[in-house]
Amino acid sequence: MQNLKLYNTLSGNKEVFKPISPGSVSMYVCGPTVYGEGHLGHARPAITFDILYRYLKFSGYKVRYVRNITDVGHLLNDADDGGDKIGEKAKLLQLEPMEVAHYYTKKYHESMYKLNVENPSIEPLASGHIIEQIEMIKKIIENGYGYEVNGSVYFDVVKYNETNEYGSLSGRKIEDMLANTRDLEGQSDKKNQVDFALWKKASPSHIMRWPSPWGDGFPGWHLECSAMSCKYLGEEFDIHGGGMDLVFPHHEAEIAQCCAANNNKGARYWMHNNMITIEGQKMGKSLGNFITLNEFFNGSHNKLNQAYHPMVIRFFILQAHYRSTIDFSNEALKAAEKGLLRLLNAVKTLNKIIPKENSTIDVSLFSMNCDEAMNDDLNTPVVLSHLFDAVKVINSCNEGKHNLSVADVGLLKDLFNKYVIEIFGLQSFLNTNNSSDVSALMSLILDVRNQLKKNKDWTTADKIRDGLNNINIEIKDNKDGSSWDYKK
RNA sequence: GGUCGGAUGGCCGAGUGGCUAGGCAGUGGUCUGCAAAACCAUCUACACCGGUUCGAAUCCGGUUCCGACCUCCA
Repeated sequence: MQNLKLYNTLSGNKEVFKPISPGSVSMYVCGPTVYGEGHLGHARPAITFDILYRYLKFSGYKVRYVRNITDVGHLLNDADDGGDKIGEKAKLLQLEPMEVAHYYTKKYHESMYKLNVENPSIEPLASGHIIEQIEMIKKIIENGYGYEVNGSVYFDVVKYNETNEYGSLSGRKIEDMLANTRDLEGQSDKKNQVDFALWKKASPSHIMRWPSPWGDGFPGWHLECSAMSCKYLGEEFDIHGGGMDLVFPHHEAEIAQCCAANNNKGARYWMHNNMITIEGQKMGKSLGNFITLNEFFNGSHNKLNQAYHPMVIRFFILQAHYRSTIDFSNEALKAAEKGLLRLLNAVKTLNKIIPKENSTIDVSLFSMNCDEAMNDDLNTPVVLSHLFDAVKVINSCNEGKHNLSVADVGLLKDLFNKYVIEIFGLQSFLNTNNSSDVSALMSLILDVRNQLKKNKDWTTADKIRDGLNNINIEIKDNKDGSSWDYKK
């Protein structure tokens, strides 16, 4: 575990991971803004950092994992029109903003549960930390990096940059950003185009609002993460994660806020997962080309040929390295489904293998290879490739082409338990024939059918097989008899 | 326009200066009354042009194309 290397956006390199306090890890990941259905893009960071969370825990670390819910409406755009996402949606549906936020939070949780994403240790709501955010703004103002204009408070990026490096995370230079002026939309109160809001005055029509020393308003777009990470993980913590699209300005602003308030950068390791693309373009809420998770689960989107089990989505995401884009297609998803079935079937097969005196094949390297890949910046696709190599071994043993000793069967069981179940969280979704009534019934049916087969009554035997097939039960005729299982 | 990243076989996706991940599909087998499933084996590759090197898909330079961020976004 000392060998775990993680890519740090801050340095642009893979770095050996060393937690601030040995044995425990503090980790913050940007969660969703709950104003719409969760989509595939939400699944990616959730699963990526779920893998990291599980891996760290499996490696013996005590992990405090904080993943926020953004239930405070951020502004739709930079113009001072007071519109926010949750508020707009609430108006549209004639609901309280909190009804909207709560509804989508619930939906998000349901999807995460289906994807077997573990709950974080703390899942703070932005709306529940308005006080902390106000306190942080006060500190920033006290330290001279915030200024108030007309009931709004802005972060003075230019001043901050005099003593700090604004842009160190995203590799931007403030001069370029200042030179790159965009059209001023309406009258802005900001001193400089690069400044960002810490507190926004609420226009009369703005429904999500809280009192503050600067009047009624709502916190700025980047503040909640700084305030909540600081509250639960301290001024300095180990890992901060999120999607790559958040690097700028969101995370850049977070760093600036933390430095301005606490003189501390916050996280040591910044990790960013890449985007999911659809037909080569980013899948995103704002682009309107997203497929919701529920649409995947029930196959209802017109781009989908079929429904995909949540575990297939999970596996699909793990098949690519988290820093690569991953392109959605039915073909790729279908391939993932098949691959996952192969992997999970091998887990089943492994339990049926009868150990022999000696092994005729070397299985000692699998575990080390998987660990190595995992330690190399969570290279899950390579881990999977090693697991599939092991699948080959398992299957050939099952076919009697190789033998495995008791100890080696144990090694493989440990390996699959560790990676497939514990760390990758790939639950078997193969239906198990565990109902004793059904089992008894089925063994009777198979018995009768075998008799028919002996009598060469193929018509009736096939009728039984086809009939069962229609109710999702599959008969498999092997040389040593027949077995059955629910279809996938 | 600025900043950054990418271009791998039919598809998806790893990777590395020499020993050609893996999955899916295809092909050939095994099994079977037939079928399905399953299993085994196996073919296609590194955008283009130069350079460095004994050797480059991997390093360097250039070209083309694509994407991301620069406005909320996972």
